[in-house]
Amino acid sequence: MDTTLAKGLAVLEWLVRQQRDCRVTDVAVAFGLARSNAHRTLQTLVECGFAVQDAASSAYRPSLRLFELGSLIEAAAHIPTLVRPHLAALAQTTGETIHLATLDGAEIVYLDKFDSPLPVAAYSRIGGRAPAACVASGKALLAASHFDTPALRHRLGPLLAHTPNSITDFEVLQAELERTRGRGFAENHEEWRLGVCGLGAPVFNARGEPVAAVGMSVPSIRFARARLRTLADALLACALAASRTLGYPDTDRRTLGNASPRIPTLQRRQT
Amino acid sequence: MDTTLAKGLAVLEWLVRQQRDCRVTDVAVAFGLARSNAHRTLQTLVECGFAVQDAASSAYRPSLRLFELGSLIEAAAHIPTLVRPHLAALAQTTGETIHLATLDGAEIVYLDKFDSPLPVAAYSRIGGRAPAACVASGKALLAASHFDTPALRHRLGPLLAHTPNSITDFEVLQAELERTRGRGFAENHEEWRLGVCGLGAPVFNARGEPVAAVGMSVPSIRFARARLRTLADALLACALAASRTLGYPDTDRRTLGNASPRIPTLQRRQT
DNA sequence: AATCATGTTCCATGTTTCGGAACATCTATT
DNA sequence: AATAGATGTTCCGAAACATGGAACATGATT
Repeated sequence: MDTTLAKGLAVLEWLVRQQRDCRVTDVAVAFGLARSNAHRTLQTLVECGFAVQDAASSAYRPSLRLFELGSLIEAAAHIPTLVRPHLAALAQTTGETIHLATLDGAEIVYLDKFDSPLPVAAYSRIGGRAPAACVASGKALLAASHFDTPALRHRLGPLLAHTPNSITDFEVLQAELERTRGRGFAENHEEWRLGVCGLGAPVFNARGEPVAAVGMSVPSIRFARARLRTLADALLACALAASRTLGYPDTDRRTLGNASPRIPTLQRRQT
Repeated sequence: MDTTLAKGLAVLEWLVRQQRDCRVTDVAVAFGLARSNAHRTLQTLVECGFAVQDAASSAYRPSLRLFELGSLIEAAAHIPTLVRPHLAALAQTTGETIHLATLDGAEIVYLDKFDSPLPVAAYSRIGGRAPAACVASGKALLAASHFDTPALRHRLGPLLAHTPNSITDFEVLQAELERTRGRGFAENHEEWRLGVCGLGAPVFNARGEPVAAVGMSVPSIRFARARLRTLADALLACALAASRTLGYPDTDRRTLGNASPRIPTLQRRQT
């Protein structure tokens, strides 16, 4: 393990998360490094273009290079651009908060978002994360990925309760994923944040791999059973339209069939 | 300079730009490293969460961590979310391609974009770059930043010609920036891409600092002088509305006055 | 079955990083 | 204005760490 590289990456990430200009001493204290060491590390980040130093205060902040590279990550770059119009349409017709998410280990990462004009208790931001097992878009992705039992167990690790409604039993979660596959979309009943429910449906690419999920966050008050069916239909239509934009074969069947996965090897792929 | 850190950052960036899974040997060849060295570097990136290794092929690809960090960069994260509705409105009313950009050294970086429904020769993507002196949004930012002559010269370096229309003389550029400050918006007459013109206007934050620019890319064919005034007015209205969203004081004056800058120290700040 | 290409591990070598100290520069306080 | 304290930057000997070759493991190709 290249400790110098690890240290530099840690400093860079810390710098980003500080959300303010940081000085040599700040870094030295935060990481228990000698000032000279912190100084050289920061200078290297500057020389490599990952940070800039303010001429006046000599303080450091991350450059836009990280944003630039982050935009180049395929999954994060191309998919949102293509899917965005569909999200906008769904946000328009439902009036609810819509987001696009992808799976990263045991978590989902929000790639794009349309806020509801109505007040929402839900808090999510582009680039933000949530436990996949606790939110609808995460469950949709887990279901569509057809992980086998040991792979799923290893990926998720222990199931932590974030609200009283969170699923903490692995078998219960598996049954829930099975039900999700059956109906084509996932539900979340205040399992991540109290007062916030949600629906989620997977988006497939041209190879039939689930690459993202469309999610809808709805305050419990507006999540009546009568309305659920309407919202779910709109969501499924959106997810299917998005999948077709990505080259997914045009069929009349549900986006999430209970047939065998199109790409069996998908189970082994890491995200 | 921490060479190990520089090497790791270079490998990480290279990995992102490859847009495909890369193997140890690929990296070793590309950087002239020993296979063992490339292997250890990649393993470190994996351990730090910046890359993932495909279990089946043992190939490496960047993780979403970079996207996550990129999203946290303040300028790139909060501003687009707040400004997007205004961009959408402008795209709607004009039917042209609208983008949001910010200054990064001698270049601008595209933070957000709305594509025109009409065919456009312009090519830009979120996270992409263009020379600030050759595009309207860049000139708007340079003008609004009130750099003094040596600072501007140092920032831009030699002015390269990307088309026959590009400004390559520093004094000519300064005069152009002065004219930009006078009328409140910048113009681009095929100075970056032939066939593509543009308009740009700065967006200010609550402290009166120019933090971004709204740009409009218009094919030369649709860039008639009669229409220019209409487009510019819509652009200025959009930029002002966006600035107010960011807390810019509400005034009737032009967003780009010829008065002294609100924040004189701004001239020394680097982006 | 044999050969080649590639991923991974191991280790002696020497290059590079480390951190203390000295110096420079800026800020705050009297 | 002078002084003390804090912080940024440079320098250098000591020691830790990265380096690349070699060996081994694994999988693909002929």
